[in-house]
Amino acid sequence: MPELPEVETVRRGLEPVMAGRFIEAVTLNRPDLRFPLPARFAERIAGQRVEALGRRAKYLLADLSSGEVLIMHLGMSGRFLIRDAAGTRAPGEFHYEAGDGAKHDHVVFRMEGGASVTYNDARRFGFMDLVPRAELTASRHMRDVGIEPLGNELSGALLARLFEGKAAPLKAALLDQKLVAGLGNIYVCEALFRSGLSPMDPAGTLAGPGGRPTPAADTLAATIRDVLAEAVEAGGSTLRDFAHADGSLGYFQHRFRVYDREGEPCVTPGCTDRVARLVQSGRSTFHCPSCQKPRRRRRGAR
DNA sequence: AAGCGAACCTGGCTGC
DNA sequence: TGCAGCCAGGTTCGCT
Repeated sequence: MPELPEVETVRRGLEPVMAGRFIEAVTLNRPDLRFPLPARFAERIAGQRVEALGRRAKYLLADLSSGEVLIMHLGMSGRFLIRDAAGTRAPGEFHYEAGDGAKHDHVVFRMEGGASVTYNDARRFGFMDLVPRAELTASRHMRDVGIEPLGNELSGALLARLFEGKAAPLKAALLDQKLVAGLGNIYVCEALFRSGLSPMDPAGTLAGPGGRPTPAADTLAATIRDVLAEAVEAGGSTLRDFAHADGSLGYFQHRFRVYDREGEPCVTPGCTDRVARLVQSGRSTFHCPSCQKPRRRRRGAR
């Protein structure tokens, strides 16, 4: 499911149910997700109040009154089900239809007042951890996380600096969470398409003479922001008219321009090419070969 | 050291 | 209908 916009959508869905409320009980249906849950996981959470529910990159961060932070990562298939005190969903709230997926309900938080929040994750690539608030930024999960792409620091200049000297293709560099944190396969494809940049261009080509950003670097920084901001907005929309959602909440319905459109016509006005798929680092890359032509390397530059 | 492929685990879809 | 094969939004590990 989750790249940054989906995680932010989930955060907004959970916030009204969790933030400011006490967690009365925690039920674990198995001892591990991707990793073993930390020692005494349920006991350390039960009875604590959620002071705030935040997000960093693709991580959800619940600040607990105990002084610990509950770190949650959704992996590929993690999702949450919210039930009100009567056991049914509250109107407009975040849920999926309970049913055959229930065997993957791994963690249940029973909230003050009787509502519950269930973490379901079929592939179990997600995980949860508890760390003291003061140690969060130095924790193994947060330590190497790169810049927040919706924050103020993302710019062409910063991208050029982060990517300078890198031979890895733009696609791989943008997926590297240590550089820019929060992009995944979908939004990297979308941002590169909107920028007109080939996913195969060496990342280092965003840096011009003296390491200054090329125009392409500025364009890419801007499109990353645009793509993510639009997706967050679309997720929010889906959340608001949730009555029609089909259970894949967090997978907001979204029209991608290239992602998963192999063989379909390029959406660029006047372009007669079709979307192509290639594999980079074992992942599918969707792009328009005409609109995203590889750029020539600067001969002898630097 | 950087960069790439495989691995982790399960389900859904396609094609024979 | 069954089954094999391939694919999936993420991260981490190990080999070159």
